[in-house]
Amino acid sequence: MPADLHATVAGRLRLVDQRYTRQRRILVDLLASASQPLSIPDVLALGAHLAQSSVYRNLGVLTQAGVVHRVVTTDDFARYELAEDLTHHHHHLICSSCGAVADFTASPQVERSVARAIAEVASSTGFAPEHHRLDLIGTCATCG
Amino acid sequence: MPADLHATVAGRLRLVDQRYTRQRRILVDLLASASQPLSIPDVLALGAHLAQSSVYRNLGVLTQAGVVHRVVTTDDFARYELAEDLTHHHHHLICSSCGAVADFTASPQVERSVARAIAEVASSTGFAPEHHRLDLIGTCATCG
DNA sequence: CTCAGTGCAAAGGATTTGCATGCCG
DNA sequence: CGGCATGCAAATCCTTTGCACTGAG
Repeated sequence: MPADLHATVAGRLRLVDQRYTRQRRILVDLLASASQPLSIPDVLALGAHLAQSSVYRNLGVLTQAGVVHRVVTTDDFARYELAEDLTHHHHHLICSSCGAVADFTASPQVERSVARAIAEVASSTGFAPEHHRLDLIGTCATCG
Repeated sequence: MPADLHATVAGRLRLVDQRYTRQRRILVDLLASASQPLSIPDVLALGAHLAQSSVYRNLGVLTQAGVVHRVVTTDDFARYELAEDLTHHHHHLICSSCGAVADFTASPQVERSVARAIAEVASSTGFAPEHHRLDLIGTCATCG
């Protein structure tokens, strides 16, 4: 993670007229140090003594600011991770059994060919792509 | 859709000890004739006079039987489509504004290179992939 | 001082479940 | 006929919201 992560985050929050408060800083730190997207229960269990509603609210604010990305898996919990442009482009291994998520990166060839496909679709439909998700659904080592 | 769609579905239901009832048949027909994944409100609005809870239950049964696939988008509604092996492999354009989903197919090169990437990941981690999803998130023609 | 941020508790809403009835197999 | 599927209504549970309080600027 970049050393100026907090500065970048602060800047993006300013763009949407939001402050970079202590709790939001904590959330960013938590997500930055996590090796996988975190659910709200995860965040609460990490023991920073945060109110559940505030976590929801602040992750919402951070999402709107483009700092955080909401990841939907197969279970009932939404998960959150830092936006890719604050970390690096990656994809997810989603366990269909327990809903856990792990990160992985694809080879440059894959990314290139995906990028090409996206360009094709964009030009042939009225759809304006913002980003893509290439996720593998399967069984994780633990559940397998 | 194949002429023996219902026979295939019936077979898969039998495998999990479930009957192919009238309502389940209706649901399969609805999904087969839809050009996009349907949410429960969509299904109910299609006017087959089905009870909401039964639709949830039956789509759950069909999902477990591997007949139907649950698609998660950006809004609060889950959507359902026939499993890919009953139709054809495809991907989704998901509108981040309204949550609507449209289908698209990628070129063979893209699929090949994705398949290669999947094989790599599978061998280098303990993850057993079942399928993948390559979705584009963006703004649809209507919302744009 | 002011106003956004916070925490608590209550509300919201998609989804699930209990139970009595009806119908398929 | 028996048991699963169905429908209705009530319960669940993740998430959102109302409101009063606190703290930063």
